[in-house]
Amino acid sequence: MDKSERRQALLRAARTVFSEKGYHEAKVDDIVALAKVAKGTFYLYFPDKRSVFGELVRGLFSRLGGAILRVDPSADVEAQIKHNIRAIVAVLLDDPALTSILLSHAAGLDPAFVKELRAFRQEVKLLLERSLAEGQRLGVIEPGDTELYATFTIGALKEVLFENALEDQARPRERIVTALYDLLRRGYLRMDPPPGQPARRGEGERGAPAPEDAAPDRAERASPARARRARPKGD
Amino acid sequence: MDKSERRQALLRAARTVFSEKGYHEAKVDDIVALAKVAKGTFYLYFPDKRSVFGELVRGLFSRLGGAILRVDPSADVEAQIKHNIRAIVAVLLDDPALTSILLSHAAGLDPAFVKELRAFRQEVKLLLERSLAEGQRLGVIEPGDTELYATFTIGALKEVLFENALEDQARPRERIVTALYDLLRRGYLRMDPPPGQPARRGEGERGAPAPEDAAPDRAERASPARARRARPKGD
Amino acid sequence: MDKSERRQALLRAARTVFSEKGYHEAKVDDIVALAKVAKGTFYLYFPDKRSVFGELVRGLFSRLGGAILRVDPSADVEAQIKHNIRAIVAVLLDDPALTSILLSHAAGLDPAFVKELRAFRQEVKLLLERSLAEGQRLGVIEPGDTELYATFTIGALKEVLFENALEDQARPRERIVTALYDLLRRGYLRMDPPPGQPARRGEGERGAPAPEDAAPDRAERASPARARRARPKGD
Amino acid sequence: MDKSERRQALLRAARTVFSEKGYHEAKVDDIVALAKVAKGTFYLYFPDKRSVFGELVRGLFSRLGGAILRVDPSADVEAQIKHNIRAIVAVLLDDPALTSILLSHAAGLDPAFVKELRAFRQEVKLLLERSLAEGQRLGVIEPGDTELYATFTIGALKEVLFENALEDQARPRERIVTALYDLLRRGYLRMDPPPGQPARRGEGERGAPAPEDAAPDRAERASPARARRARPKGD
DNA sequence: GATGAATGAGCTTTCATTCAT
DNA sequence: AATGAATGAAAGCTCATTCAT
Repeated sequence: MDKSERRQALLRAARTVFSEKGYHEAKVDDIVALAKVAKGTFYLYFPDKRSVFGELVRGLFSRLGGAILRVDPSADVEAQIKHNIRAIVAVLLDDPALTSILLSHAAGLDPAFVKELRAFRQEVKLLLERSLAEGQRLGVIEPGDTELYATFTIGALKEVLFENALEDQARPRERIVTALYDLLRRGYLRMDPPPGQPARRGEGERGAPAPEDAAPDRAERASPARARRARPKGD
Repeated sequence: MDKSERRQALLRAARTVFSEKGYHEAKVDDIVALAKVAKGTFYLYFPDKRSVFGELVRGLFSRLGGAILRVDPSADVEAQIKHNIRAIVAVLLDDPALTSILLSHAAGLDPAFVKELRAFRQEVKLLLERSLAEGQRLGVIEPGDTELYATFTIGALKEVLFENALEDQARPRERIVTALYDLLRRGYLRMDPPPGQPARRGEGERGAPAPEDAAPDRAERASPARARRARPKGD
Repeated sequence: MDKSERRQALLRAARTVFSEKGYHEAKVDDIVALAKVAKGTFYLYFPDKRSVFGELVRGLFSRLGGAILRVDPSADVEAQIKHNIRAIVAVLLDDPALTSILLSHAAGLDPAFVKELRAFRQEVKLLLERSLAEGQRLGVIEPGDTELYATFTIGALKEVLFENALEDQARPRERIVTALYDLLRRGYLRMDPPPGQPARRGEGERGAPAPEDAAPDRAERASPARARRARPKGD
Repeated sequence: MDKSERRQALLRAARTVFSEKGYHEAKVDDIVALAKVAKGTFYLYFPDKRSVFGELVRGLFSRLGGAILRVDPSADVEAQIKHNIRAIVAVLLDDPALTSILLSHAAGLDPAFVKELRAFRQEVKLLLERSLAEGQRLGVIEPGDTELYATFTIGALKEVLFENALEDQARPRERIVTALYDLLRRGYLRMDPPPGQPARRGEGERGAPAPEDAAPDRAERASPARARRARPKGD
């Protein structure tokens, strides 16, 4: 096994262990055990535990950066946007292990690394923000706070990917792409027609709102605590 | 100082320390130092470190649960939805410290606790999902995958709150509420009229779409590295 | 056992272990084992291994500083000088363990500590140097390079103490004091009378130099290697 | 490069590294890096790290042994003694690096090696002691404890060489030789004439002893701390 | 109840040495 | 002979938890 292979083996092992246990619970011993090398070997390839983690994250970052294409407004915008969503989804879903680390386990590290993570987040956001702003100039994006739009979009994406990384059964990717696109395209609330948009009400399948089957306890507390009690506790 | 006061003092101290350092860097020593009690005392009130954290999180949860009202479709739905968004935002922004731990630092804990966190997430999501499904029956929610809608919404909310917790300058809450509402209400993409909706193009403030001034480098790679260089923010 | 007692116990244990093994071979495990406390306890009393060592050395230093009296030339100088030699000898011989560490094992430590050690050496030397210079003014010290005299004196003292620390059988202290005093007082070479001093030759016990019993191989190599071969190797 | 050349290169590299870092901080990696050979090669020429160090020390020893000439009492004794002092000084000052390791860094080694070092010291001392005893028979050495004289002499020499190795500016060798010779020849204390020796007082350059200008604080503690404050040398 | 000294398992990292190539 | 990747024992230090006072 040559040097680079061994490095890859360690990287793979680290990815697995990190994603299973999170950064802090992942011990160097676990990694080397999985990679079937001696402990010292680990330190031949990486200066310390933190740096393997960093390398994994940076790899994911660059794959993301490589996947996203700048939208060309002269061409089919919808297709391009969907492509981007699809690409991001693909990168992250292809590495659910790392994704879940990235999204949830990346804390408590040393400030330098946290700074790096934050910088990446800001970068991605800025990229999206600028695209949205350009889209506004081109009239394909609703006027409004592009920064918030960017944040929302990223959050929605992160959440769905995080869920997928966490759960065993994966959602069909295309459904994620479509649903997210739809959200961005037209939202989902349809209480009444937005100005300039005809009412969608009464368009067919849905009946009038039926006040009478509304919960009698309007303004009822939706208690998570209660819900929790209902679920079987064991496990 | 009576029992409950001391307990509160410890909880407060823990919250502060956790939020400043994250779960792993927060030492029991830090907490008792801030609460000005002896180390042993800590274990008189809490079985272990994890459990204080758990209690703090559960407190936040129940405040969230208490803040959310079930939407009554017979009344002003928009107001109610906005109210809910506003309430959630308020609870989380009132405790940015805990929020940021909750959203990002809660990794590497033992599986039991992680499970608990996940259970809570699912609960919240289920609540939202059911509301959306009910909304669909009532015709106020677009047909579609309510689970994905719920996920997206939660993600968007989390992200914006997380950002706020992280950054020093807070965004005006009402703007968050409005922008999120708008997203849910109509999305932000307006490439072309959705079926049944008139085109919003050329409706006023936005200039004509200029397909011909599209970037020549269509499908250009959007390099995060490049973006980094572009940002002036020294850090 | 109260705090200060435990601290003393650790200090004592450390002194023993350091002197038996030298700084590097002395393991914290050895120290705590000897002191019969848990490893963590060590770190309750000292921030790290280096600092115990530092404390031991500093203690010795201050005992030395406290023992040396400034010589008053108007009183019995010989007695005072002998007193000082005696005092230094006493301090160091009372702690042979530490003395041997101090004189031989104090290397390879971090630069800060090495600097401290060196500063102490210079201090002691400066003190002696100044005394010698004052002595020269008063006519009780031979003219000459006081710095070198100071160095020689310190070296002679160190060596004899080091030897004593190393070997099991101790030399009688008073003999050390007297012999060193004699060295400083009149040297030991008596080849021919120094100018202004009558010859000591022919004063009685010693006969004329007998050139014929000189080694025929003048300029013979005094080979340590040969001598080494002669000694039994085992142990 | 043939075997012996490579061996020499390793020895040279080791000497440099040892003297720069001391035994413990000198890593085999440093040595092979400096010698530009692979790590495994080191072990082709030396069984272990300690043995290179031992070889260096032994080399110094044999150079010392080779430099010292047995004193022939029928010839010019002063010249011969000065020659020996000069030779020792020369050998050690020519290799200040190794000298300083030898004198201060040689701690924490394994017992076997420490024993070897000690044996060498004893050998050298024995050699000197015998010379002194012979000198006493010949009437050129003051009667007295030759073992102590030997120890003092070695100590004085070591100290001055050690200082020279440590400090950047070297003392002129001839001054060291002369001053040490003078010490051995007549000491430096001249409080009052030794029996059989006329007073050296008032013989010239020095003023009369002024007992009345003695410090009023006789027997004042000579505080190192105070001395420290007095020294201007910032560090 | 309150204290805080004591505990010790467990962690990351180092580096002299080995050995397959 | 030469290489340098691999090894793994061992070290210093941390900190959640315990328990005698």
